[in-house]
Amino acid sequence: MLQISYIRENPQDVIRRLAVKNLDVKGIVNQIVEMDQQRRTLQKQHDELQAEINRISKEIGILFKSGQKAEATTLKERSSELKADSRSLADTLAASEEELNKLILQLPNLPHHSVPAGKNAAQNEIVAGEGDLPVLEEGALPHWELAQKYDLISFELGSKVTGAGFPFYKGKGARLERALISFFLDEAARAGYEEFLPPLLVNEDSAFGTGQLPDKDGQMYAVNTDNLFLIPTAEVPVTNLYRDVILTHDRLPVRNVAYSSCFRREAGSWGKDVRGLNRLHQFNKVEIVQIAHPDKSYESLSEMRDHVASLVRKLELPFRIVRLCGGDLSFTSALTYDFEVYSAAQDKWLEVSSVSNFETFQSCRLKLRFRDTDGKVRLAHTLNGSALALPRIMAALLENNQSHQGIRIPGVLVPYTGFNSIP
RNA sequence: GGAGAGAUGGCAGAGCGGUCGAAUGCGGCGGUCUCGAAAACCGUUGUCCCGGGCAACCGGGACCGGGGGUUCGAAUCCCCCUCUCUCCGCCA
Repeated sequence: MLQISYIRENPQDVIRRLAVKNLDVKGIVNQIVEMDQQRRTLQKQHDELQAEINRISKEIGILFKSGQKAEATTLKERSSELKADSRSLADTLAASEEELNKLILQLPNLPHHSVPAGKNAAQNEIVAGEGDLPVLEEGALPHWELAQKYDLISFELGSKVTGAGFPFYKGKGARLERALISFFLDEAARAGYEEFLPPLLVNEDSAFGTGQLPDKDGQMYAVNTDNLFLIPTAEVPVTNLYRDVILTHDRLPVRNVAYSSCFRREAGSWGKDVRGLNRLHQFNKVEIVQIAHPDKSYESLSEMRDHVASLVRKLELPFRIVRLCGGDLSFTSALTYDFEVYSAAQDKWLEVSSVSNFETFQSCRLKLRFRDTDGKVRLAHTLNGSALALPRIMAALLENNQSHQGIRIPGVLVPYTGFNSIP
């Protein structure tokens, strides 16, 4: 969430920058500024009343000690009256705060200055690209057919046992999946990330902290009896490690990595382009998270971008990096780079990573702060990125490396798979 | 699942219902001493909100796991919840 102090002091900036996301927030911003003023007035009144009550209470204590019972009783009555006023004021204040909060939560993050205006993915900006597009032999197959032909993945068994979007990986398919996870984790460790293996279920506070709640609960699987949610990404448990934490400045940037299964209901997005591994309800992902000093967070973002690029490069997959335009940027992000990998048989660019700087948007909710060199406590910046999401990488690997001899495994993975091709 | 104990500042650990935001120790920071360091000694040391000030800071409010309640007044009393520990049972 945006900081109220920022909205209060820079309402025009908020309006202008959210226009890059095609949002007209003039009305809501004005309302927020007004309600904030009202809230502060109420708070002031309440504090003053409370101060008076505190003063009287102390006095009563002194009077009792010196045996002046009559005076004490008079003051007691006075205090009781004030207490009633104070309670009703406190109720109004709480209501006012709640309403204000609801409004603030409706505002998405402000896009970074470099974010291009635009309505949708068509206006995204391709900022880099690498690798030659493979030329496939005659009769090349899409990955879902390769998966069947080489008995690597069974979508049918997944449907039988669970439902659509929950595949079984089998034999060399399972081994390749595991190899990719290990490879990604090892690469992250080499780059200085500390590994975590997080819980796959989180509580409400955590889901709120990273922004899944209050609005996006429809995208998560919920375990209602225990009020827990299956994580849509390891970002949720890992970032929430630092909820309500004040870090010392010398710990920044924090670099964490976590592998986890991810669970997404994908409500409303089920349609075309979802064949095979393109879109799943459960999938594996290795996620990198950084917590950075506000002055250094864009250095962190570049570092993460370079890390992800190196992974795709080592896997010998052609890729491009896209800077999301305002309209395509997520609610919480200030700047996002998407990585797309070319999947040859489908002739499609598949999104395999999304690297974002959230600046203080998450940390404001999380109360994730650090003590700066001057001793001041301030909000840290949070960043995360997929490094990488497995299914589409698997799809591109299978499709791009197929030949009549079978499927070739990229060299970097061979130590992990124990085989260099799937014949 | 059953029985009991507990949750206090960065950590450890006190705290008769009334000058308690909280003793004390450790740690941290600043200083004295020293060529320097250690030791010793002195001082300082939480977060959030509101108001004032360019700022250092000053004044007020809130916070002793979370939420309610009793009371003029709650860290202290009562209720609910969460978590931790010990014992028993069950279990990968």
